[in-house]
Amino acid sequence: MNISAAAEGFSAEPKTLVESAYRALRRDIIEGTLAPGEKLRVEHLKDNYGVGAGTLREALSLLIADALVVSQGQRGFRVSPVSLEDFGDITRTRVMLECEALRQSIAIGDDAWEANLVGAFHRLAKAEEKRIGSDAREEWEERNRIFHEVLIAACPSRWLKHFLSILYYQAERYRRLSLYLQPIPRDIHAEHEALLQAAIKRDADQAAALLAEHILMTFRSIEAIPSEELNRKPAA
Amino acid sequence: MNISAAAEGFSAEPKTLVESAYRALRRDIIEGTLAPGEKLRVEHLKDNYGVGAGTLREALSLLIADALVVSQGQRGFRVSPVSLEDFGDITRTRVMLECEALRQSIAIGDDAWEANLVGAFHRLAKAEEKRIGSDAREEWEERNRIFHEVLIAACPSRWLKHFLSILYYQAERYRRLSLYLQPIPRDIHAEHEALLQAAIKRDADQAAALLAEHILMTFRSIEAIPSEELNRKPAA
DNA sequence: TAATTTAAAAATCTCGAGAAAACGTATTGA
DNA sequence: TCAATACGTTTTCTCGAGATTTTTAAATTA
Repeated sequence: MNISAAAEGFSAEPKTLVESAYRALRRDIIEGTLAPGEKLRVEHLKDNYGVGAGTLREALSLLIADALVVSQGQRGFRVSPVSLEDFGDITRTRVMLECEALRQSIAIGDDAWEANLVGAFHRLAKAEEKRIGSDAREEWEERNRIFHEVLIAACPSRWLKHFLSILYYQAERYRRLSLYLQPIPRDIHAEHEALLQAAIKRDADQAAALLAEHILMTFRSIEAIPSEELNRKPAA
Repeated sequence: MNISAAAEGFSAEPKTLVESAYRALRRDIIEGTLAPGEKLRVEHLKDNYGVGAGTLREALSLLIADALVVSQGQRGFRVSPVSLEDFGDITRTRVMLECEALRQSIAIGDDAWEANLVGAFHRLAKAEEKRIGSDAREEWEERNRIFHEVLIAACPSRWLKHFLSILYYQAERYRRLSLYLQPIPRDIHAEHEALLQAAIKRDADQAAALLAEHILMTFRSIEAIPSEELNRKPAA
């Protein structure tokens, strides 16, 4: 998640309660269980997540790094609010950074990278087959994230990848918040496949164009939803 | 610093001890008082900064967001290590993002923005005159940061500005770490002035080129320093 | 001597309780 | 009726002390 995380292998098993709470909270925010703008009362939440108040505060502090939580001095923590404007910003910034990272990745990536990419695409495709059930959905989300991650894995810029990781989770949250409104209508599988082919052909221009369209598409589909619907889960 | 900070007016007076400790620690890391890679023992530091252990841990957690501190589960906190490679990455990423932000700012900025820019440049120039003393140096650093901030202030992307804020502090740390090795030889004033003129003339291409050169110059001057010198302050 | 084991020391991580601030409600007055 | 004030409740913020884990150092053995 954060840059130290990527560096230190943070993504292994959680070793401390702080990290467990951090992950549980992050999942709940991205899934929408904790609604945008909702107040995060430490005294209540510490029981839900089975940790002490100090520990929970620390986990919440870490989530500020991911911009999933905001805090105002002496007024506690809140889930970051959402807005169409913000999602637009996230989308445009992501297009800009991710296309650049993809170009670098395509330019530098070796055979091992290609192999990883094909593997990630295959695992994603497998997850697309079994469409039913909440677990299957979680699995698809995870593999989709990894596919995007592997696409830019050969990009040498740790900072670019760090920022993109933050933006990806942000975008995932928006995607999920709007999901109960609209089932996935697009042929995402075809988009991913075209992306894979372009990457392997080392056609950076085409790959970047496909990626940009891929990312923008999600935004457009959500943008089309009437704003009243989006604000149904109130910002507390 | 973090995106909530920008949003919530975090930059006013510190309202909690956590925030005071956060700022003091951030300053000490950027200035180099706390050396790269140095272990940050909570039990020791809590006395230095006059806060409890839990409070200090929370402040350190916030610094992870800025990538000035890293943590390994069960093995405490450390000041983020430095490397020439990392500084190169920071520089290139910053060039990419800041040029884009500047273009947008120039395209959108109105008269008020221009006025702010002229004002920021003027304050910076004033600070350049009185070159002596540690306070004068601090003042110059602050005004230099604000000048760069105002340059891109009209850019509508909060995320771009958020990432740039992080990168700016990172770059400032590198600049200061190498400062005792080399006094500022370049005519930075002239660079800033040219930048200002290009911005006001709304010449986005020229402004972006000047900005890129401006940022890259600092990297080159540090890159030229033999690596033994840079590693003089060991990474613990 | 070098490697392994053991034990002491230090540091991290965690929790619960107390002070300060913010919030909500009821009361008062115009 | 509305605004302002005062009070009580809730919540945040903060600290110190105890349980695990890591680190350091010494002792033992091959």
